[in-house]
Amino acid sequence: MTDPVAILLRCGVRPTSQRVAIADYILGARSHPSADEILAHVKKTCPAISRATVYNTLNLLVEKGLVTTQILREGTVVFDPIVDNHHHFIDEQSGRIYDIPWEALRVSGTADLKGFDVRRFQVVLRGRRRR
Amino acid sequence: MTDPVAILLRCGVRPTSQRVAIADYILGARSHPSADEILAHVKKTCPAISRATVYNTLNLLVEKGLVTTQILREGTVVFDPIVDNHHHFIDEQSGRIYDIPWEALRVSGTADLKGFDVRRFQVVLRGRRRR
DNA sequence: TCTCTTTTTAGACCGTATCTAAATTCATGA
DNA sequence: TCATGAATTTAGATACGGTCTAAAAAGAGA
Ligand SMILES: [Mn+2]
Ligand SMILES: [Mn+2]
Ligand SMILES: [Zn+2]
Ligand SMILES: [Zn+2]
Repeated sequence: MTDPVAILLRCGVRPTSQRVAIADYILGARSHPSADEILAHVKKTCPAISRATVYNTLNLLVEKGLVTTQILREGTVVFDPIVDNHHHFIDEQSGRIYDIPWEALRVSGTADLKGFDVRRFQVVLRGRRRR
Repeated sequence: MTDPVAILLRCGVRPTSQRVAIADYILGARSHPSADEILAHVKKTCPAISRATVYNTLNLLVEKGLVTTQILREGTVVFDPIVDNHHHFIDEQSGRIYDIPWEALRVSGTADLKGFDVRRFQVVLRGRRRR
């Protein structure tokens, strides 16, 4: 089920045209966009939309567990439709953020840290994307 | 050699009173402070110091390789006197950031990622600090 | 259709970070 | 010692991300 209207309804969120436009974009996005990037994109199909609605809706989608926020860029949060554990690679040249599947890396030792109750973790990698 | 004046001189940076106060604080800090937290602290001994000087000096220290910036908190960069590879644990309750030694964890698979030239990485862990 | 609730909106507001231009400090050498 | 110019500091302006407010608009239910 990938229809944004159905997804919103299933979460008990009224599928207004603004929310549908935002959900339609972010739920399929692979680019880890910021709120302002989402606003710019959604304005193409919904020109009167306001910044407040974009922030309100994104925060609502986070609350409903449909997207996550990630702290990977300086100065702004980015939104991620992948809610399950995964890692991130940041291209230092372009700033683009790529998803790395959870199974692609193995991390050991997190359970042995004395004094730290680790609930979740991710590896943040930086370098250069090879074409 | 842990004298901030000597450290600044060795890097070719004129050790003004403002810079010494900032370097003295951040080079020994274990708390991953933001620029404004550093400003607040340094104002105690250097009350006339300006925000611009704190930012200028911190950026200079980063340029000289004496401290690093880390993107771990929403809305602000934090500064870290540990310039070598290490990991970070974030207490979700308090927001405090703890250093995890590089040797405490083992990460495998980073060299096998097709299409990604990994130059460096760190594990970002979240959970609850056990006293 | 009427009414009440939910949603959207513009713009104010706040925090972080940078920039600008003037003032100050400092090194240097006459 | 003093004059000069370069480096540094400063207050305040500017820019941008994000939240809040209060009023307008839209929608659901009677
Ligand atoms: Mn803005
Ligand atoms: Mn900002
Ligand atoms: Zn992701
Ligand atoms: Zn650290």
